[in-house]
Amino acid sequence: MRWSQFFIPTLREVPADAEVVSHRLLLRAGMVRQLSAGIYSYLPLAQRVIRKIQRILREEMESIGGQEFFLPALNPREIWEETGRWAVMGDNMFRLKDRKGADLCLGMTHEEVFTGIARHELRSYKQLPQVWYQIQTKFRDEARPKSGVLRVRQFIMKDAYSFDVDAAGLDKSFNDQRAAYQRIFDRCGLKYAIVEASSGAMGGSASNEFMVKTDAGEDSIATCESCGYAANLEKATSRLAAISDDTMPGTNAPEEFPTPGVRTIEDLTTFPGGAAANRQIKTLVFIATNEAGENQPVLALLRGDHQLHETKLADAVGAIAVRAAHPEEIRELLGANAGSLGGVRAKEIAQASGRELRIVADQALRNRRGMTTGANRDEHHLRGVDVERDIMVDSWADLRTVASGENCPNCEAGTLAVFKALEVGHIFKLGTKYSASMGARVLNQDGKEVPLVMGSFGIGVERIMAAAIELHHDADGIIWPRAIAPFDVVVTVTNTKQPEMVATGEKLYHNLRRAGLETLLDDRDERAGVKFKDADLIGIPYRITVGKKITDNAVELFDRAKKESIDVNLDDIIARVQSLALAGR
RNA sequence: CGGGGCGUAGCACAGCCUGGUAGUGCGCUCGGUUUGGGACCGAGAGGUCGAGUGUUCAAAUCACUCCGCCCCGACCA
Repeated sequence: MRWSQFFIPTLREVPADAEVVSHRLLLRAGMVRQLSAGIYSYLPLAQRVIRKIQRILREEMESIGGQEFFLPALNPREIWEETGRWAVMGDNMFRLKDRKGADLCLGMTHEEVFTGIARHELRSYKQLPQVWYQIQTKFRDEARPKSGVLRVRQFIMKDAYSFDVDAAGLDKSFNDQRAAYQRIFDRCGLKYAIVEASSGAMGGSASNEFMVKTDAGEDSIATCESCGYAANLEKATSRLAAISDDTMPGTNAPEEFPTPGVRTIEDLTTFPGGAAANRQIKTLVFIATNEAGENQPVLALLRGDHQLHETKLADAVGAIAVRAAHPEEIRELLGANAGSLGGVRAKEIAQASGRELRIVADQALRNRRGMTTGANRDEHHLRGVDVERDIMVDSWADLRTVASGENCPNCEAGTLAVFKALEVGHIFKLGTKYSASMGARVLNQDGKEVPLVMGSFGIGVERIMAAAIELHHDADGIIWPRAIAPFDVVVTVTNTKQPEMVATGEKLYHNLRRAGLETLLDDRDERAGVKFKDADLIGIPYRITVGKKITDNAVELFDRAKKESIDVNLDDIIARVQSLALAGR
């Protein structure tokens, strides 16, 4: 490619509303332009990177027997009704009507369509396993698109689905994918952690996320240096030092006492006759929505100094979603305002107003006694509460958010560190959720009809591109990992008014291409400084500078990552670059 | 969906409070000088001031409505 003819609209100035590094650099490097909130156009330079990523995805999918499909992005309502997700997906799904008034949607993921094919065509365990994948545009009507291409409403995803006859088969398919994912992200130059994650609305038994540590990410993960434990904060646990209640006086029943002006855990720690935060029970009211769309109030109890994790609560009560109850709902349910709520007699109070209240308590409250909590009467609290004696707990669960510095749940020595991270891939053991609801069954070896056991495996293509930038950049611009760089090498002719330099540049350009290298020739009539700045910005791994040294039969080879330049004889330069570039592929 | 902010030339912004000629820098075009880390001089082109309604002799400027975009939160396989 000749730069003079290639469309790379670089920007000197930083566009005002680009916050994260990858967004700024994608714009400045002339790779993307925004069309609308969360909708981006990919310009030629970005498209070259995307194609490189897709090629790696295809190679690794094929290597584990994956077969590429191309399914419709436009889906009829009916197939989503079958799995119940027409309702579950809610406002996140783009919906439209055709001229006849029939409902359609734009696919957010493709379990339904793939399973729809499988149920018609797969009849016997002998046809299994099948590993099907595609690289497709997905649509999600995000409430808040943000961070450039990291959180968008239209994006490219590699999604794969496995079909097995039993759980053992799924385990193998899952492990194959996991290994392939590791190779994919390694090849793309990403450092990542594989973490345990919640399966959420996808359903299924197990899931791993592939997380790139970066502040641009929206997830938080906890990791342990000493044993390698890693989990999404929505799953992470930690070991806590036990708190002894032996010094607390025994009681026969909780004792109510007035607490005027006390609204928070913090208030009560300083209130005369109050209690330390870890001797209080935090009481939160949530509304849980199940798959059928029914709402139920849930009381979540935690130690006063602990933070609730909402996803954990949702998982604990089997809900699709939970939300904090509104102040009016809380009053109606318990007859008191937030700040004076407690688990003691809460079920009876709710029942009196005809509500069924579910109480979930965090494991850290097990066996605790001498605790203080709200009395369900404004400005009154209870002390001497014995959790298991006084509160009708329906279920115990891990509800709390772990914090940096807590002890690793997996090893003796380690402590946890919490990081922001970007999800670039997610693999699920779906099980039979979709095959059962859609009637995708095969005959097993015993001649018995069983639902297909499925896995689902996704990778965000643009997120790989953006994550690579987040991880590999400096003040001058992008530093592409070699395997996904838009070009292997750029040849910079410093002065296009010098015929010898131009001729040398042209010759190098042709020879590099003949050697199989993707080469960009900067033949623009610009000053050398402009060309250097642009080359640094777009991040091509190697730059060959054709300048005055050609009189000594030499050019400069500049390594973008190391920022080092060496003189190389013209006779050696092709072989030199070739070995460098090929090593990176 | 709640809170906040911003829409003026391709980009970044000033002008708005206090109504009266639409401006600056970068980029772009032409000419000249320059030519190894985003050159300099000169001459130009480029704007329904987000849209609509209203107030006024007069609206980029004041008021109202709508739209769009960004940030925080909620939400998010």
